Amino acid sequence: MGRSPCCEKVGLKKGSWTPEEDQKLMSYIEEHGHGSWRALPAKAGLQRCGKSCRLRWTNYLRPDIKRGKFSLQEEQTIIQLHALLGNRWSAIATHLPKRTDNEIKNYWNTHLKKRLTKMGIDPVTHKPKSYALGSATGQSKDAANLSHMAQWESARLEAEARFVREYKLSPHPFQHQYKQGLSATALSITHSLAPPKTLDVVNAWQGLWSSGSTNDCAVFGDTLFNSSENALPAALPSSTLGLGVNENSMEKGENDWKHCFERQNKVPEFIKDNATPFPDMQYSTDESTWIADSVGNNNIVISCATFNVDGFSHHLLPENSSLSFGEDSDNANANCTAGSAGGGFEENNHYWNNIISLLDSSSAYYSLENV
DNA sequence: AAGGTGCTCAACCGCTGCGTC
DNA sequence: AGACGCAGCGGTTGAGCACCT
Repeated sequence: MGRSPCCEKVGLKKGSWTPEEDQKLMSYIEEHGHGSWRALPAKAGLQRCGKSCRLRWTNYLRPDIKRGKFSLQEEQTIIQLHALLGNRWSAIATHLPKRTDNEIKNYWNTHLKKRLTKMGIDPVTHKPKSYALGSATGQSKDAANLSHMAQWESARLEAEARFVREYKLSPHPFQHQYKQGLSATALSITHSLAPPKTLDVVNAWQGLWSSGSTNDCAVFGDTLFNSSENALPAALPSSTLGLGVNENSMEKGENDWKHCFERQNKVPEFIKDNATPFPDMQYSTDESTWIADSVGNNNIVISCATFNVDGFSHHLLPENSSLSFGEDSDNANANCTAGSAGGGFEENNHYWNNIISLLDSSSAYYSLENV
């Protein structure tokens, strides 16, 4: 390889930074920005390599860094995200404003990993140790769920990255999507600049139903990729993934969505048995079924269900409403009083897979309250 | 007080991905 | 297409500190 010539090459200084060096670096960046890190040390009068300067700045000197003890909420966020993302510290750091990936990595290695181990939870798989030993009873719903969610989050991160690239290339990156039939709502959301997201599946579901918006799966995406602060369009990843209603794609692949289920081998358990996709779900008393309304028409309608997460009961659907999934948009719309999602499978591969994953799993988040 | 041990975290190292030529 | 330069990432190290014996 030998592709990263650095301070080791020419006797540049290593080790701890002196206050004078910090001051030089800060002054230079405040005045000029960092520009090329490689060129910076010479310009700033530092006997360091660019890499060292970048690290010192990003991990220590940057003014927007929050130092000090991690809050309980931050700890929980790290654990949940680690379950989703593994050791992708920079991805995790994007969900924790003002914390650096290095800091989070250190905190994980020195505190959280040990704590989970003490609790009998494998810090790698996030499963109880006994599960990790591998009994064959299909017990690892949580692991499967986390894996599904990880796929979702990965897709989201990919979409975000794609967006950032597109955004850099064009001042109007969504124009072509609009022409292809992106819904007006999705479009308006994609145009509204908003903060990076945290994954919140439960709130996403509830947000969709409480929005009162009909036939607008962009709302789902918007809520799912919940915003906090900074600057990325809230619904962009969702629309990139195909959550926006796209009429062209609706017309494609008559059996796409059915095939998707078949591919996932989910149809038998989920639809035929009329079983709950959420292990802890309680059926509501009035319409206590998941209704699979004509898979043959490439639609499924789900009505009236609640499920438990962390001891709280969540209503998946409001009363007298139902959820339709399907690419037969007319039928879906007719059946749907709360929301629906349209789009062909080929375009919406991630979307359908993730919906299926969602339906097939419960929330596996756990809290630190018992630690 | 001195030596040993464990912990923390800033910094380093090696590698990868991406853009450019 | 491949070589190269660069920035960024994740794993690892080691100096400094606190605590224990």
